[in-house]
Amino acid sequence: MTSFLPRRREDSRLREAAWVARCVGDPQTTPLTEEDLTALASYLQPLEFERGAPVFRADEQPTGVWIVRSGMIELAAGRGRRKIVVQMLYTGSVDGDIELILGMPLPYSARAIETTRCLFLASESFEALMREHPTVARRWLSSVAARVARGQQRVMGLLGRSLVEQATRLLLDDQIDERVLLPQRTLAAMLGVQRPSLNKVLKDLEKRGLITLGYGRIEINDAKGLEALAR
Amino acid sequence: MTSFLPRRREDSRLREAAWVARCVGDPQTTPLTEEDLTALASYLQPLEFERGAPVFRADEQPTGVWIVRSGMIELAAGRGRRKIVVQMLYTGSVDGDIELILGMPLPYSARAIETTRCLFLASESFEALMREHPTVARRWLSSVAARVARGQQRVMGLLGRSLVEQATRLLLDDQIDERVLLPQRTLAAMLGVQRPSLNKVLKDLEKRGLITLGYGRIEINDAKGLEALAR
DNA sequence: GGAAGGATGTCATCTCGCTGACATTCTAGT
DNA sequence: ACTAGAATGTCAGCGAGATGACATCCTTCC
Repeated sequence: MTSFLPRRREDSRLREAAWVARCVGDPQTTPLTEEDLTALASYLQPLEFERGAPVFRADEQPTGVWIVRSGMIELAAGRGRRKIVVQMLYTGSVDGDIELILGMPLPYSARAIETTRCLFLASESFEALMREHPTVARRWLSSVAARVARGQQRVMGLLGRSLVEQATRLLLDDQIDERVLLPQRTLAAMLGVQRPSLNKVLKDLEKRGLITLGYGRIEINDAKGLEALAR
Repeated sequence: MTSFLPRRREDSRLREAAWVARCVGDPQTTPLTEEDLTALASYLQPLEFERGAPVFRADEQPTGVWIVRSGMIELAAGRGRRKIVVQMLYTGSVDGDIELILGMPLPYSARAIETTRCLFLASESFEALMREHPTVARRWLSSVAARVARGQQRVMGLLGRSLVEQATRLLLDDQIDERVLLPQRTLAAMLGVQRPSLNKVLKDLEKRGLITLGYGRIEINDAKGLEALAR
């Protein structure tokens, strides 16, 4: 967990802040002022996590907000066979703010599954930002709203669906550039299903030419074909 | 869909506004000013829905925000056997704001399953409120955050769990005063399972003395016993 | 009071996904 | 290059839910 931003210039911090602003909420509805950006920039703190390193543990109070700059973080609850992957964080994902706002402990653990760079907003910084910069708070609202919508989408994609439907939906939702760079074990945990069950489905999809399976990676060959299976 | 508030006094509107304020977000962290409340009061519009009446339809753009004053609303997607109940709205629930904020169509239909009174915030009113009253927007943020947390909780309660675990968790979560006033058909749709499957589980719970089944109602006799089964 | 529409209770059959186990293949790190 | 650890591929047996069907019971509304 070390600093990766050379503090050579204010400039670089501002660029990071502008990037965060693009990740949080919609620029259209609520543009941020120059002053909002500099405030955000002054609070942001770069962090780096090695592959496998824990970002935070379940049941702790969050110490701030994490924004993923690059890499991947796994949010998981439960142990061993009953482990569930609540969500994966990719570049641009934000986490920790919900629990901070609600004053509740984190309901899951987070660990980097590859080298991951984050921007970190300490809890006092986040609270100050929300208190003193209403437009930032307003903008944050749309970011959180998007997460509610995504959660509902997730529930609808899970309930009453066969494993084939669930799996294809998952591949389409978590694909980045036609690729899913996760082991089948993790994908199974995202659906709350056993690995052999998922493997059988994936093998079948591969036989139909829709995807190609690799070691810790899946290539999507026919997104439209998958879409048809996902309903 | 008619007005139920006699417009005898500003007073009554203010009371409604204060009530809404209690429903949305945490009074501790962000107290509202007198002026915020009067603005909210001036925008609120009472509506009444008869049992069975549609509140809105899926794929439409929301016309505003609904806040349930009394009664019950079912949010559902899909038809016939594949119908899924995304969520139930009870007294104090808020809906429509997420989609309004994101400018997206409603992903589910809503219908009153008993006579239901709502307070309605037309979209222009909601947007004006968010724009001109930062403390209200800040407060709304915590309300939306709570819904993210609830959604995550829901996903964790569904993934990789047996039907017994899912059902007991559902009963505990949707109980009001030790009662669940919903037909088994609806409860099954909330879990995405078939009614006979759920009935078998419920009958078993009844045999163990944990609950009592009625016509369109379930009484919880032993909440602690259920909690133990839900993990 | 009676009829219609819901809701519950139950069952036999079938399917899908779980379970545990084991072999094989790939990758990272020494 | 080699080794340990991790990931994939596969299988037989088992069990939980799905399915479709039907009888009965409760409410609501004429």
